[in-house]
Order: sequence, then C-alpha cells, then structure tokens
Amino acid sequence: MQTYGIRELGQEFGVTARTLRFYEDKGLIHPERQGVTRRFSERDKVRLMLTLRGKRLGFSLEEIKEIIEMYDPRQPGDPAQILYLCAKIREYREILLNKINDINDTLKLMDDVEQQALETLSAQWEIQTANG
Amino acid sequence: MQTYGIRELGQEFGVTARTLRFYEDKGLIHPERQGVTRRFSERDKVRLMLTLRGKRLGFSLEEIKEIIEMYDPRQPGDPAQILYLCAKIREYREILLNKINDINDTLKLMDDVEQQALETLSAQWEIQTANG
DNA sequence: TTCTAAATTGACGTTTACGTCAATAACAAG
DNA sequence: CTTGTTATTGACGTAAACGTCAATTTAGAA
Repeated sequence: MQTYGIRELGQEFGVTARTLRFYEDKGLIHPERQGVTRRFSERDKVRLMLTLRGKRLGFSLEEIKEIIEMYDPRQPGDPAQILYLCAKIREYREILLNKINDINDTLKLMDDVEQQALETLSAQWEIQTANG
Repeated sequence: MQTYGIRELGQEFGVTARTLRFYEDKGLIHPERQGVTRRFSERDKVRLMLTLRGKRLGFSLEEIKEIIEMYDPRQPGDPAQILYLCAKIREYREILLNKINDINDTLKLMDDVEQQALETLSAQWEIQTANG
C-alpha cells in the first residue's frame, strides 16, 4: 500500500511539514507510524484535500474536522446518530448556500464596477483619438 | 443626514463596539466625529455589510479592504489605475468562481452522505417493522 | 447641575493557525 | 566512520482579529 513522507505530501499540497503535524494534532489526519516516523496514506491525502478546501471556504479547522468526520463511513448505525448527522448536513448546507449567495452578490457588484470602469476608459479613448 | 452610534450600529449587525473601532483602525469604515464620538453614516453601514460578507467568504480584513475600495467610486480617471482595477477584479472573480466550485463539490459530497444515511435508516426501519 | 448611561483611549490578554528554532535520532551514501 | 538528509519532539514566537479591563470623558435625562 502506497504511503508518503511528510515533506513529500506537504510539497504535493503546498503546505509545510509543521502544518501536517499540526493537522494531525487537531485530528484532521491520522498518519500511521513506522517507528516514530509518520507515513501518510491515500486516506490522509483525501482528508488533507478536504481540509484545504474547507480552509478556502473560510471554515475553521474545528468546523472542518466536523465536516470531514461526517464523510467518514465508520458511523455507528445508531438511528439517533444518523438523524444527528442529517441535521448537521442540513445545517452546513444552509451555510454553503448562503455563501453562494454572498459570492453571487459580490460577483454582481464587481461586474458593475468593471462595466463602469470600461465605459470610463472608452470615453477617454474617444477624447484621445478625437484630439490626436 | 441619518447617523448611528457605535453600539446602535453594532447591535444591528451583531458586532461589538470594539470590532467597529478595530475596523476603523484598519480603514474599513470611516465614521465622522462629533467631538471625540464616532458617528456612523449610511456609507459606513454599507461598508460594514460588505466587510461582514467578505468575512463569511473567508477573506482577510486586508483583502476585504482592497475589495471594498474597488467599489469606491472616487478612483482617479487615470487609465492605468482603471486597468489595474480591472485586473484586480478579474483576479478576485477567479477566486470567487473557484469558491463556488469548492462549495458545489462539498454540497455534492454531503448529498451523497445524506442519501447513504437515509438508506441505512430506511433499512433499519424495515427490520424494526418486520420484527415488531 | 447632578447622576447615569454610553463613549473614548490605552494596554494587555486570547484564540487560531501555524512559523521558527533547537536538540536529537535514524538512515543512506561515500 | 564521517557526512548529509530527513525525520522527531518541545518550546517559544507571530500575525490576525478581536476580547477585556481600567481609567477617563462626554452626552443626555431628571
């Protein structure tokens, strides 16, 4: 089974070894040990990817841990647990949909600003060419 | 012209007075002064709204300042400035579109997990009703 | 005018998310 | 066997984004 060294994995994702140790400490990844040395599996790779994605979306590491553990298919079949999971999913889904709305509003504003800027620019162009 | 006190504005947006002073310090809002006391205008209200939106999207206050100042219509008509503005807009637009992709991927994963969870749940339901 | 509620400026504290040493161990190559 | 690379833990440092407390002012209401 393919495993990765700490630098190796770090470089692939653009993070330092320190960061990976920190993430392990926070329970985001669970590398195995060869003696004292960490060995990162494919599973850690996925969890790291999910972690970085979560960061890009502005979630804290604690939130990210909660999210990642939702994906983890070692949940007890306990119906109460499953219902709790579904509630969590609904919760985060709403947050994510709100983020999409925020993004769309931001994009729209930027479009307007760009439009305005380009009009200003083309107006100045006309002045230039008329005077030139 | 309508203005707001620091607590007043804070309560409306769910932030403390300290936060508003901090945001002023960082140049995100520019309240006027009545003597030594801050008076927040409609413009500050908008900038605060944009700031909090930026935070929800995971931007730093510094990035948010840059974004807000793009919206600000007191840019010099200087063509070079305008082109720089447009470049910035393209830059942030790409970041925002990437965020949307990240969100959609996350949503899809959550949908899958929820689906799986509900199937597990309904399977257990059948066992229950069969044995009951 | 007196009292109270709200505002001000420091200044230090805190949490999150790592960075940056230092000292040490394991291991491979020359 | 020395040298160099990569790993480890531990501990302290840091930047961002505020919280919190103290000591004062100030603004309104009675």
